[in-house]
Amino acid sequence: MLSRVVPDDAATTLESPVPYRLDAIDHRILKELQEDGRMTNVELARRVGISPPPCLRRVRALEEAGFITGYRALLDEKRLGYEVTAFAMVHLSSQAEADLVAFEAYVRSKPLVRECWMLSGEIDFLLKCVAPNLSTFQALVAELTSAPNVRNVKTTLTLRNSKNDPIVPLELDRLAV
Amino acid sequence: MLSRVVPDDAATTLESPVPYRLDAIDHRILKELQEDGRMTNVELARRVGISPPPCLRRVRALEEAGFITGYRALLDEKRLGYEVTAFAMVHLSSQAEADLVAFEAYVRSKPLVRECWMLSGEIDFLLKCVAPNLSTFQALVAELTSAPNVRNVKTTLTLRNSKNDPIVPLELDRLAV
DNA sequence: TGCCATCGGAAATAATATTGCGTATGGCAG
DNA sequence: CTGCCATACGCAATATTATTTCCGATGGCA
Repeated sequence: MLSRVVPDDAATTLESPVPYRLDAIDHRILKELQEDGRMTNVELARRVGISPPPCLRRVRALEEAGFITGYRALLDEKRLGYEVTAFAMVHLSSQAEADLVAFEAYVRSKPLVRECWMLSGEIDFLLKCVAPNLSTFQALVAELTSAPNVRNVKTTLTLRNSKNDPIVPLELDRLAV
Repeated sequence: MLSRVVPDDAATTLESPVPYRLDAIDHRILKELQEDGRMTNVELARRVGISPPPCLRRVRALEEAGFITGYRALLDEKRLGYEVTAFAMVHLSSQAEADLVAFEAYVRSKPLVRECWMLSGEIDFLLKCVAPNLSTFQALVAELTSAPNVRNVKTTLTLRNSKNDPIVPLELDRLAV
């Protein structure tokens, strides 16, 4: 069968200049699949108020158009032995594009670095990291610190998580900030 | 049919003290479902090397045991009109537990705040926010700044994203930091 | 008014999910 | 050493879903 991981084709890569108007049903589909990505098409169709065939066509179209980029099971990190979540703020010595790209590639090769954002202002990169324990996290930071072009790494441990769900607000946009 | 969103029952809430040993097949199941949460059970079974029925039983068990906390379709935020991703660092005036809890509740009510982490050290909270544009983000920051108990909010825009996938490393843990 | 593109739905078929049940395996007590 | 039991697998049957095909309704537009 076809994998449900949407291929990273030209359309998605080029930021999809393809015009595409989402109607209310599309929004509801996205909302439902965000909340339960494994919902059957029959159930999804029932919820959005159309029959399964057009519903499936819409889902496929949303995937192809790049609105849906994939489906993930969410795992409980702590349950899997990752007790530590921490942020690392990295300053580089050089911000030349080639050096930025090199650092990004380096970071992508580190499994414990879960997210990496290039920032405006003082800090160059903000990394969200996980680790089974503090000493592993320290080892990671040590590696980062000694990586090429890294001038300085500041870290902060997270004490607890108040909110964390990869859900994009839909339809509610205009209502509340 | 049964929803695939795993209920937040006692076991998960209490951090599941239930002993549970994951074998190699369980790890492979988690890995596959992390990469494609919508994979059919037949395909999953094929990949992990067992027949569909025991595979399904394992998946259900992993859900019940709290290893799998849900399934999500990942959406392309930019494609949906969220051009801005930014971090906000928040200092509170009081760190009394009741005040922390109140701030967490406040933050959970804000759809544009996608993540909220309580930190050790200087900053009290780190918030990851999205917004359709800068002025909306400014409005959010203004609200945050004037929220009860908030002393100070510093923000940083993200310029680009180098890595961002809610995937927990599995099995590779011992190999590389 | 008539053509055409778009989109939904019914029906048929192909795949999957799910259940029930029998069997193999390994730990363990007798 | 043997038999019991718990555990986990897989086959086979059934219930649900996914997917395709095709037809009809709707609305823009020449």
